Amino acid sequence: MDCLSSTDKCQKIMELARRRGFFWQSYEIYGGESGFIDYGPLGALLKRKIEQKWIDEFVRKEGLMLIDTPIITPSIVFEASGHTTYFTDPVTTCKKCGRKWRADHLLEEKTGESFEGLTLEELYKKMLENNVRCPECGGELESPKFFNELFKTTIGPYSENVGYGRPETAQGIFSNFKRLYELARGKLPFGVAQAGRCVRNEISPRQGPIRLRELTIMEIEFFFDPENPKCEKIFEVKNEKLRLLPEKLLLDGVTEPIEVTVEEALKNGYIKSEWNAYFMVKAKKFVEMLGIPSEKQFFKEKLPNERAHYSTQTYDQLVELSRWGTVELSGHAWRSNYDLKMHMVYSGEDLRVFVPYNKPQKVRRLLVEPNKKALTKDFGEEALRVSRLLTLTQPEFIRKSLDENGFYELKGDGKTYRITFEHVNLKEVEVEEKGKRIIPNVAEPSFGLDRLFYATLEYAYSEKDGRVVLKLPRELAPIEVAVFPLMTKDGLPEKAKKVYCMLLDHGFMVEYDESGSIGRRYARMDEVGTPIAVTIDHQTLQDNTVTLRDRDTWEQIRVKVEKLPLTLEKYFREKVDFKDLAKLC
RNA sequence: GCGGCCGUGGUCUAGACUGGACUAGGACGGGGGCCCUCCAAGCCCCUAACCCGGGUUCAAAUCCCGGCGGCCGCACCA
Repeated sequence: MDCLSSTDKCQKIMELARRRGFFWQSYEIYGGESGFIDYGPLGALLKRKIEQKWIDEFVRKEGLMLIDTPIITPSIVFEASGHTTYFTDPVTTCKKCGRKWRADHLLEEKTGESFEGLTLEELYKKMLENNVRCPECGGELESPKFFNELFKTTIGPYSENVGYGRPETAQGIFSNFKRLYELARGKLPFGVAQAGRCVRNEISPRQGPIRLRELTIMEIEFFFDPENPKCEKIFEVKNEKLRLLPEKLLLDGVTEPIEVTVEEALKNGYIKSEWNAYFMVKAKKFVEMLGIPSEKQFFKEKLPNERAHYSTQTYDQLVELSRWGTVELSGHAWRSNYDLKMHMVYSGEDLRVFVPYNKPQKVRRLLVEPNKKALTKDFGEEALRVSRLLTLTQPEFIRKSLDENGFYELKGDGKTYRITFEHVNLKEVEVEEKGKRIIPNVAEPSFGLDRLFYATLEYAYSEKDGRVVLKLPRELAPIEVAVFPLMTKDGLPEKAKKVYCMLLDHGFMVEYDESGSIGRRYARMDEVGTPIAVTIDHQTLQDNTVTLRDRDTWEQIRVKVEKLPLTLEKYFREKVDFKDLAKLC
């Protein structure tokens, strides 16, 4: 099976996906639209099962809250989150044929280096240096411009009411923080999960199911106190091994991941947040449950210029795929308090959390009081936001900068405001505090469901005796059990249908098939990953036993019909090995 | 720096260079039947396609242009 060449394998999977109804390109009858795929009957089931597995592992077992918020989002939300400013990619246009391309991707193809995070000028300079041309017609390229990848729309009949399709589900969580914090009964830490459709107007998606314009993201925002960032469950995973490629080593030119325990990774500062480390272990195990062995995965830290605008540290979980090389399946960002802070600035809501002291403390505090008049004079409509932003900034920083430079550069939603002495009154006061108000920090594990789906298929794909066997993990199989009468006579179909109905009643996903030869029916089920086939033969009519046939070994055992639901229950829910099932019967 | 290739039933493809007998062939799949069977057996019947639009021509799957979609190589870099 490993002798398959990489394109071969991918082609075979894509073909299987179309032929058996896992997925295909959308809008085929109109020539297709790149960046969109349809999930077919089996694909839709498999996708849901992967999502369900994720909910089971993260929401149920980790005690997170699952929510579901809209795709369409009013523009102010993404102004606050910074996406209207930062969710952009450099696009360059061919002077000859007019085609548009991701400038950094063209450079990357050309040089093999990564060019994320360069300025437009730097990019253009590099493009000229490397003589990057239009891949389609060889024409000269214009200097790149930033293209915002948010899908824009209007809400209702008023064209000025702009909305965007969300590029991540996270903002639906952040904008609900207050209510969710209430539902968490006012205690940190707590986590919120969401799985849903997102849209990103990619400039030129060319990697099939890997780079989509409409995708499903499953993400968690885990809120914790930055002054008490300990993960209380870290001891459970401290000896777990992670394959890591941290920034420190990347900068030294290391290209192979190292294997370290979680404890070491934290001690060496490879991973800065315990909560992120904890979820990285969970992510490794989750991906393993999809059939992708841990030695095929590793986590690579994003360099500062590659990171998203909100991130303090990000690791990508990568996996090796046959055609597309190493591909990100999940990202693990430490989002600091960026999002909540910006939503405070834009909404005016207090999204801080009150953490009481054991007893009240008298403290001297430096206070920064915004001077409304001066702010309005200099910042007009933005004055209110500037003033909110000011009160959320460490007063000491402001004073230090004012003292040293005469001004302070207040950074917010992609803009920088120059604050001078006249904008603020600095006061030192003695106050009695009963507790502190903090903006929680956020650990964000974020998974791309479509990529997980593809990777699952690829790692399940195998061939045996010239036919395809899809070795999906049993709990992911879209069809769990197939029921076949050995022949279509002597009452075998009737008996088989009874067994089929009984299994349906017990909640299994079952398929009945009586067409063609028995071997052909087994083969069909192997190809779509059905783990168990139940066959009704002449012996069934005598002693009420059926055969169970294992997808991976093609071995068979006989089981009493009455014991069938229980046996399958053991197999699917309790993960009893096929060969041990016989002993139970 | 440069170039190239491809799009035909559900899937894989023949046909294209050299336009006409193509009513578009095959294999696999799928449906029905025979057979009555534990790993894609065999036989019969059926099913279903030239990516879209325009042009050239008496005639276009075939040539030209445009669109949509898919893909690759050399060189360079490491």
